[in-house]
Amino acid sequence: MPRSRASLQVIASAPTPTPAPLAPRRARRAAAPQRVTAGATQRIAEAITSAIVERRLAPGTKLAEQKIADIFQVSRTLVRQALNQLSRDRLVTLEPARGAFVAMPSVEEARQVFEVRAMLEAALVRHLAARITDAQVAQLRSHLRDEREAIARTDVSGRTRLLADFHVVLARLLGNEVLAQLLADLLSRSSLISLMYQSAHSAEHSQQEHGQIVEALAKRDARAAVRLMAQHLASVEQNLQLDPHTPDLLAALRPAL
Amino acid sequence: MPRSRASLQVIASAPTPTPAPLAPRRARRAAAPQRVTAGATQRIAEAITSAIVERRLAPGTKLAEQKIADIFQVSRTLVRQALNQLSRDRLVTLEPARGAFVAMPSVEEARQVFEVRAMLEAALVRHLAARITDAQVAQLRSHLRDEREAIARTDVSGRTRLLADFHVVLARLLGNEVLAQLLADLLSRSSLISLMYQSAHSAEHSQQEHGQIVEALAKRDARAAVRLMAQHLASVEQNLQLDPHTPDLLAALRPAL
DNA sequence: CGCCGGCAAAGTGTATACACTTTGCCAATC
DNA sequence: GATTGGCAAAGTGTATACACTTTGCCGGCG
Repeated sequence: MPRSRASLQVIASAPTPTPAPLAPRRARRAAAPQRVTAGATQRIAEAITSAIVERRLAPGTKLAEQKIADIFQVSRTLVRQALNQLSRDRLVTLEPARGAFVAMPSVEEARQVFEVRAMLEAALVRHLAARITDAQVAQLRSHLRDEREAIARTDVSGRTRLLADFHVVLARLLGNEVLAQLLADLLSRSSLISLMYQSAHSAEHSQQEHGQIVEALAKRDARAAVRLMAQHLASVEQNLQLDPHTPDLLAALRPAL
Repeated sequence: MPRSRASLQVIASAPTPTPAPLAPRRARRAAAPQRVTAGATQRIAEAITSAIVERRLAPGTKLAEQKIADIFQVSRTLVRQALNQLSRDRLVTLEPARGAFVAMPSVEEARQVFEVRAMLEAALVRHLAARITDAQVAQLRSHLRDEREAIARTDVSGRTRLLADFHVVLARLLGNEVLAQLLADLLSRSSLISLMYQSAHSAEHSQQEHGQIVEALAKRDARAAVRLMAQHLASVEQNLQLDPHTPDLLAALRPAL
């Protein structure tokens, strides 16, 4: 078989600081990459994702294709591709012939996402406690340091990202990219959820729980790590305002019918 | 509720003699209802999925957009959308400016997929053992019966589908649609993997292991159910011919350099 | 006065056009 | 005779055109 591909590289983290291959028109025979080509769709998807996670776009907001296309100075084609991708990540909802909207995850969906995360992440730390190396523990401690610094300088979007990344970093340490990507998806959904239901969970609290998990891992104490992770996730979930919001409208109107 | 994804459930759909389910779509003033509108992309994605899972398309096969478009009598636009979806499911890989190919999961990816499945499904049966109702046990037994019948009448594609669906049915019983869809994705990847690495695992063997898991669930024996599920997945994985295939080309050529 | 029916603007769904890349092939060259 | 350079066919990447749906609005009709 002629060409063997690298199994699956990191699609997630490609910040693309300089988006400008933007090559000279025809380099005669050199490998001149087409204008920007690869990643134009990606760039749009990431911009929208950032806007959603950093709550510059509220849940339910309509995402009209032409408007977005004008903003990015591309055609609707690329915007549609980006919106399709985001809909598969459940960050936007596509309503046939009506358009794309920033997703509004239901209370039930929130519950399910956290349940799956609990399943996966409990198993994750259990496996990790058995295999983790000292160098990896040091890597985690370094990440914890970054978290604390972002909190200290009240860098809201940075700290949100780092607190979520902690869980992906754990997955990467297991050497399982499939798991890491699954978890990354669940975490972006979790971000939207905690944004929608006004999480009362403080960043400091999360950070401390992360620290406890790392300490348990450093001692190779699998049981403690699993317990602490379960508590952490339960704590995050229970600090969501899941009750008062969504269902009340439906419930309140039902007696009137 | 989010719309359902193209995992591997509708394998039944074949040549589609009549292209249109064509629902009675709000005939307010619509004289000529548009083609089929919703689901054209979906139809193509499902057809390709079926073709891959039923091994009518071998891993590595090029999927040229125009050829597929001709077959389905649509434009490349819809085919591209379908291929994009499938690439997110990891059933096809997209190589920039070169086209789409049926995925060839690496040995490492196979290992990772099974590791994640083991994590998820162990937790799944543990939770399920605590909550399952008698009616649900009956539902599982009914599914087992279907499996046996498909095996008995040597219905290869039906039995493949049913053996995979067993795991999705378990997830649905938990009432967690997020989990069910995650698992459905992992199962379609597993199908491609076991197809690529010539699984020696017999359908009968899998079926019997399913039966044992259901019996453990019926007794609400969580520990037994977890152990049996872990054994089942390990058994499936170990019957793959993971060693002799992929790495040998690379390894064989290395000494020559 | 309110409701039904139908325009018109806005927006999505699909097809098509066109630019650029890849790739195989053939001729000219050494 | 093998290799290099350069077409030409095939195919992907993006933009644009057009058809149809949705939706708000206005006037006729009860």
